[in-house]
Amino acid sequence: MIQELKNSYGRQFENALINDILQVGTFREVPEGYKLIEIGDYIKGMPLLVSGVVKVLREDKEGDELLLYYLEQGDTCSMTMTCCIGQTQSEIRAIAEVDTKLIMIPIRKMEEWTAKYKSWRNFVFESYHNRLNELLITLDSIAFDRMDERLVNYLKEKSRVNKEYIIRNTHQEIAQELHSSRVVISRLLKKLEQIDKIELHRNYIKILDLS
Amino acid sequence: MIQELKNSYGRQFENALINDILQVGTFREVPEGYKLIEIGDYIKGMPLLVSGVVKVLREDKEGDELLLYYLEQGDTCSMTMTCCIGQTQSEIRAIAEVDTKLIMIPIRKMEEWTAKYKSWRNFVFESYHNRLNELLITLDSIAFDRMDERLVNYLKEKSRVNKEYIIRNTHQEIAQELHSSRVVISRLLKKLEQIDKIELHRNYIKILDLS
DNA sequence: TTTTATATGTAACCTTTGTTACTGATATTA
DNA sequence: TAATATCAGTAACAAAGGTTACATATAAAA
Repeated sequence: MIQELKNSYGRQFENALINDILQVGTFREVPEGYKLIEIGDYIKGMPLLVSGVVKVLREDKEGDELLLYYLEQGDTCSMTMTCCIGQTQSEIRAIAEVDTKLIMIPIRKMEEWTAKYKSWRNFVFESYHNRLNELLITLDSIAFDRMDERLVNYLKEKSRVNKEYIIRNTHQEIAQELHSSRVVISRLLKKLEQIDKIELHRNYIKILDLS
Repeated sequence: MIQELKNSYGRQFENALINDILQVGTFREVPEGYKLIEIGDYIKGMPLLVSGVVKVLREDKEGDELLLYYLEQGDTCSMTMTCCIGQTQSEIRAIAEVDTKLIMIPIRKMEEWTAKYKSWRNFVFESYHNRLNELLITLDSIAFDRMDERLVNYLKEKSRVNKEYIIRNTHQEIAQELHSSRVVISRLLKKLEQIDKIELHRNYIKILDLS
């Protein structure tokens, strides 16, 4: 765990804080698809992402989903932080997009370290900053863009976090994360294929050039 | 300023912090319509709302707006906080919805107080929490609701923050804040009038029963 | 190989939202 | 009062996105 922690957070955290984290943090390794947080959960700890990707989802009244953003190495879940403070329930669902390693910090330490460590304060504020901005970008996309643009952005972003040009999802799964319908997504994907931006296959999509 | 500060923040801030605020804070009174923050601005201070309402807006590429949420007494602008940290530019526009009183805190104090005062830490975290949640609610509305529902929510919320059952806006102005078009809003408002939920007049709308 | 389940393609149609164009109503100013 | 600007109502149409229904393709299982 020491090595993982130092790799991801060694530069920003002071040594005393690293030691504290090693004392109280618990290391977890979860497989792709593992549900880390469910809507309504009371949060027991704060996750520090060491490797992998976690997708954060929102749900509507009917139970349909919407992808908010991805958490990557060095990120933490700000939603979780805010929930810790007030002991409120989670507003989001968090699912490992790929096999993921993380360190869980007990809630009580958060407040303590915020007073004690400048580097922790900076980390917490930066996390909030990043998350608010990602949420704004998502909101922009939903409020201002048409579905074809949103789809292209989705494919780009998914390709980026997974570090490959193959999107291993069905049209149905993509439709769910964009809060649309399968037929609409199939229709738009077909158009993207016709202008040679992607190649469609069963169960996966090959990205050719989405610039 | 002492009285205003104690009224709005006396319960949550310890006395030493209240004194610090009085030392370095500057009191401002701005009229309805006053632009407090513009997109791209570098933030010089953090606002503590003492009375009044501030609306926070986002803009698309074409320059059209979208209302994100309102700030009220006891609120601060989390967007501002995050901008302070990284010395980045503002992502949003903030305009006084009514005559508003606020206390501006210099950026440099933020970091200092976060280490020094527990009540300040709680306030900052709570603010982030509230803002993230408001942003989520806005996002829900845009992603999941149809325009008629969004319009009803808009009227309700506007009536709530302004503490009256008269909405003093033209259809054009409402359309802009909802990122829609005047004709669409007029059409939906007319439907609301037909089912006796509102009464339409030139330049204002009377809310009858939006439950 | 045959069967079965799942994924994709596509047409036809509907609803919501946005656009254009014009009318009449109301307020403001000359 | 007359002229002008602004606001609201509405029809007709267009576009985007969602729905239903069904055909076909492909992979996995029997």
